[in-house]
Amino acid sequence: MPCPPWWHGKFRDCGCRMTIPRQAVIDVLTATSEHLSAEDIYFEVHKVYPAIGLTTVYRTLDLLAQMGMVFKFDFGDGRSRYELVEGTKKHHHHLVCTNCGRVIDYSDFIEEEVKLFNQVEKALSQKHNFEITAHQVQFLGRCNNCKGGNNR
Amino acid sequence: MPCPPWWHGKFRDCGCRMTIPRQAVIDVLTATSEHLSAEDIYFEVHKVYPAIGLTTVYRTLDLLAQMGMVFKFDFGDGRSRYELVEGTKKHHHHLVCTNCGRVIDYSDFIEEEVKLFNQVEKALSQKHNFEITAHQVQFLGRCNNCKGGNNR
DNA sequence: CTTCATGCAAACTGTTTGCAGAGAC
DNA sequence: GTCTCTGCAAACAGTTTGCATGAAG
Repeated sequence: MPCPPWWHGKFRDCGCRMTIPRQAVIDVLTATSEHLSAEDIYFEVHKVYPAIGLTTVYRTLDLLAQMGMVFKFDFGDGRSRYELVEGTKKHHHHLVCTNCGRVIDYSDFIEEEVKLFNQVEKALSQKHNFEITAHQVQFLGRCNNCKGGNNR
Repeated sequence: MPCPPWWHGKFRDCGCRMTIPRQAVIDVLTATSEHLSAEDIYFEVHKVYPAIGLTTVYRTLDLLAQMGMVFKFDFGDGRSRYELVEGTKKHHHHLVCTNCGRVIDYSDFIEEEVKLFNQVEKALSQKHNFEITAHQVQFLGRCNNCKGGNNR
């Protein structure tokens, strides 16, 4: 599944070129429903194009984030995670286990949450003269495996 | 302003000792309304107790986070920020400028947000058998200084 | 044929760890 | 006196940067 042609235009619009490495990264992001780290993505890309380096993956992810095409998350384990904005999964928020690092996506209540956020966004952007482009919500705690005592 | 005596008990309850370095870190966190990094805290602590090392600051912050006494945030600039849970500031969420890294606290709408989150927390913790201890909300975008074009 | 993108290696930076000595209780 | 905490130096891991080569348009 090659990445859709409209990406080509997206890149051109910001003076960037469409290249094999960039396509490869987009393909990997499109194909997954996980929260991949840069290294995860590098690993996948590497299977198909062994010549592509980790540095390029980082640069591509950075570019995509700048373009607003990917979200960059931090779940507290010391590495960033990336997720396509217009991915296959519907909009969701995260439950993060602070003990084992497991991340669960949830979409329940998303409508209520987003509805409230739209109001809040509008008010805050006026009050602080701030241009809001995204929000991040995560609940922290302990997953079913980690609830029973065993610390760290 | 020395740190309140009840901290002593908090530490004892988890088999930990109250020490000068720990007091110093708590004092700094208590005295500020900023989102300090480990290095910021080290710097402040160092003014009063030059012998205390950065390592100890990290270890203390980690301990306090484990104890649930401080929040640990990541605003995307590659360093963690720490904030007392029971600080002088009322509960708030964050607006983060993705261009310059500025962070604005807001408390407007907090009540509505928290009210909704309480419902969501209850439902999610049942559904996923997850023990939720905290939530993090941040709006991302561009602050008034960064809105006008000038990228990065 | 100009300009942007890439790969490699090396540098950086925030954070963690091992260990012997010091301190809390 | 025991057991935890501390400081130092060194290790670590993820990410970024400099630079010469290669590819896109």
